[in-house]
Amino acid sequence: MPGPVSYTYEYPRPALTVDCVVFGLDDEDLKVLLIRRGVEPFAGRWALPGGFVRMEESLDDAARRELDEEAGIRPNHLEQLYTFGAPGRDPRGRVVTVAYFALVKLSDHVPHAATDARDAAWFSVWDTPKLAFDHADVLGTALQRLKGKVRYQPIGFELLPPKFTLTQLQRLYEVILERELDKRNFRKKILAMDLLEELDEVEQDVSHRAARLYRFDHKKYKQLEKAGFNFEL
Amino acid sequence: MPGPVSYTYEYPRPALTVDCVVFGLDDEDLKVLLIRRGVEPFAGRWALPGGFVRMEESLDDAARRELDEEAGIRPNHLEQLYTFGAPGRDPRGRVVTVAYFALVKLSDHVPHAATDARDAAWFSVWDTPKLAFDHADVLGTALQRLKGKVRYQPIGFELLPPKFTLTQLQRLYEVILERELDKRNFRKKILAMDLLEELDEVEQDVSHRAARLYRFDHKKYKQLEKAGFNFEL
DNA sequence: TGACCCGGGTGTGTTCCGGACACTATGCCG
DNA sequence: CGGCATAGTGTCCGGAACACACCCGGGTCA
Repeated sequence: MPGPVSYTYEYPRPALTVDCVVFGLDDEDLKVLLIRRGVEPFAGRWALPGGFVRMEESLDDAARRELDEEAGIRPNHLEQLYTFGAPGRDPRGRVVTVAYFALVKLSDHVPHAATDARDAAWFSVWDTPKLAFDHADVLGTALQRLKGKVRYQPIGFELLPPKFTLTQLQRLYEVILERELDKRNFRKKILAMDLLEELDEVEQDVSHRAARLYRFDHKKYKQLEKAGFNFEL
Repeated sequence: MPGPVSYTYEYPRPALTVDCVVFGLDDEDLKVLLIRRGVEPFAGRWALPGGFVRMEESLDDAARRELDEEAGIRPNHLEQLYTFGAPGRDPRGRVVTVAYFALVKLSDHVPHAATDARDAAWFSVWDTPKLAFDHADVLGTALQRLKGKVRYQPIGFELLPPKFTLTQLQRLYEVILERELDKRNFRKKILAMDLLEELDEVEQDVSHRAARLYRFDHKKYKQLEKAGFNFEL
């Protein structure tokens, strides 16, 4: 909490921020968390959660702190995405932002809004309002990354509840990859990896035959990974 | 060239730099460009080329400018790698660096050294001296990225002379991926993509049967890429 | 209460692709 | 003119991808 002090340097420095693209999965739709800006510039516009990096914290810590402060979110999966630094991307002057990308289980964050003064909401990634700054670019980059990464690393599970059906899992991949997958082959492949624990439970409250529930076995994955195993599709 | 002026801000700001990992391919070995530091901290140590970002230039421009200034290099392929910002990574204070990764044809930069006052040299990536700052981490990250990327995008060609033999190309992949490939399968695959132009020339000055030369067809690749084609292995 | 509707879950045949594998061709050199 | 070093080439096999067809289980509703 610096008071009316100031900081002086021999050469000019850009301001440094972090911005987070947080994805969640609502049945059938991929969502992104946006926050409505309360102050200029772009007051009233929707934007990615983010803010200034403090001098004593790492970039990852800054991203986690901002997410917690602005939306009460503590994601399991958080990774650096890309750094955006075009002069002119912020009307206040030179601001460079390190973008992060996070995956959360929507079920954990349903009553999300208004964790602090601002309002926050989930939007379909295919249908967002006009975003502040260059945040549309950031979102596009994040989508690309997600699409590329989901096939080679088991990060999709971070978007699902702990117990899920194979159909839910398949839909997740179909939504992210934007193409349909063959049910038979999808099941064969994913089960062959032996990373899913088959539970003695079925889904509830459905008006048709209930599907079996599975759980992702993180421990087993860590083991296999060390042994040189590569997750794929 | 600011004179004795100074710049004052209400909140403290990290300094922002770029650092570049430049790869080149010497017959049989993957090389990285290093520069010997002339000033503290780490005076005398080898480090990645880089420097401070200016207020009016983009991050990419900063990377290109530093490469040109410090080593006279203008790479064809340059992409952002990762941003390193751990507090304490620079003994002078908080310095955040945006790392870039570049590929050049070594043949274009053989008489590299001493383009300005400092000395620059190519080192085998498997056998570098102790590096300044956290540059060993940066190099490691760059190697991982190169390894991952070379299989899905035809960037390897940036490391070879314009005309090359299939054996050279195969060696390139073997060096980067750190494993041997089958000659027949490799040729079958790469030729099946129809991205190589077969020339009516053979290599010169070899004491055995001369191999045919090929050229990578950038135009054709752009076309196929738009049509949804995916380069792989 | 039983027919039907809706997705869940499995089997099978065909095709396609990637990996394993070894010999002949060519040109320089001594 | 024989040896050597690298260039260049085709086939076979097994597993994965794909397409199609079928039964299952439970809820709904007439």
